[in-house]
Amino acid sequence: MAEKKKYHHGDLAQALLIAAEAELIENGVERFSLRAVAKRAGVSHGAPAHHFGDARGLLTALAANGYERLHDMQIAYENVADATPESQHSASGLGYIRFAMQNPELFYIMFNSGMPDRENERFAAISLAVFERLVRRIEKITSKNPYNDEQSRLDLMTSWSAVHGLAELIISGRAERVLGLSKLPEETCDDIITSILKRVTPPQRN
Amino acid sequence: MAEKKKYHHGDLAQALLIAAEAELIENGVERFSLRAVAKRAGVSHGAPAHHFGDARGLLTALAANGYERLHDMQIAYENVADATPESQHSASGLGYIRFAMQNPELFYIMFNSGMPDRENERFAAISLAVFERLVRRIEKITSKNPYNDEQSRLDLMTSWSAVHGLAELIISGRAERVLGLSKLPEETCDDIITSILKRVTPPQRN
DNA sequence: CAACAATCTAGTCAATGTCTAGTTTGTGTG
DNA sequence: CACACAAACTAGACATTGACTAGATTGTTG
Repeated sequence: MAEKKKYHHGDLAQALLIAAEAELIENGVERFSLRAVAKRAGVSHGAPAHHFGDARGLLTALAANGYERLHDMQIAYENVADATPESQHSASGLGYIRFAMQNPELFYIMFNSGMPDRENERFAAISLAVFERLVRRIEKITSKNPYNDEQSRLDLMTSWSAVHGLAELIISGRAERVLGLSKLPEETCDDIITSILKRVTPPQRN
Repeated sequence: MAEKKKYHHGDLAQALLIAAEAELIENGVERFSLRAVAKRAGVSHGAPAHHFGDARGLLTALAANGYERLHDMQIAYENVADATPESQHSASGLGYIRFAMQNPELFYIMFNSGMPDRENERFAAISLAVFERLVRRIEKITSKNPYNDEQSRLDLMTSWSAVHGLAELIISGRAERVLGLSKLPEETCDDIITSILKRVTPPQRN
């Protein structure tokens, strides 16, 4: 932070991730450029290669970071919701959608680009964790294992599809004509989103 | 087709669209190159500009074509389904998802890329037509106008989100672990998808 | 048949991702 | 403490790309 002329940056990997996200937000994914990231971080255009290999490596790392923050966001929303499995589930979905709304570009590279390398260890681990969390929520509500029980499996897919789909429709702007969320206060938005999510929350069966 | 050396191609615009889709399928969106499209169509690298302006123009036209075929696919599935509003609605959703499964790259540029210019007249018209078709289906089932009635509006968003989200989860491969569609015969796939879609079909209210 | 516009070619340019060789710095080993 | 070695980073090069330009070819229309 203090010294700037050091040949070795100290924590260039982290600095590049921050620069990459800033570039992403400013220019969008389409105009994303590795060289611009390096320039923003104040290093030569070849520097990123040493830490991330190529552009894909950098974006995979960024996407993994995104998954971690998505995970955190879901937990944060769960923590302020009722303790019932249904409320926990819809709160988790709301966290998912809020993450998308607050980090549309990040959400974009995580899901809508062929970029992230799913073989990447860290990426695979954290994305699986997010998924397994959903599975366990469905399991709790339906009292069945989605991998074994046909109905529970369909419950899982219905919920997952709707949550992810709604996030996509909102951040792409396609939902705006119907919901007009951009003009509403945050709380009202959350209420609307939650009322949609409740429709795809499976009924408690035990 | 017969003559090849003509300076004027005759219908280069159409030929470029076909070449572009072939390139898209072979190389994916990430490695899509205008020059490769021109080369495949057998014209110079500057030729596409005259018909589509820039790369974005070509992809917008291709995406508009995609929307037309999506529209056709939905109608085709409706035509072989029961006449009840609910069956028509889930058939329409199945058509949507089948289109995505058969044209993942096209679906990708239509929805998951910032590419298509939504201001484009043809693109805006056909995408609106697809959307309005959905609105009318929901209107028929709920006997309410989704723009006026709160419940109907939520029905619309639930259904739309789930259909689009399921398409995304399937073609990105994320649903494979749960549904394993790739190993199942087409009919069984359709049954599974339909059983999910039925869960987000609003109840008839009249 | 003679403009004229549309269509297409070919050359150029800046920007980009990746590769390579070389420079600077940190670290451990004798 | 010196010295070798590896890690971190720079700088130059190269092929590829999208876009722009000037000019060549062709169809059309009055």
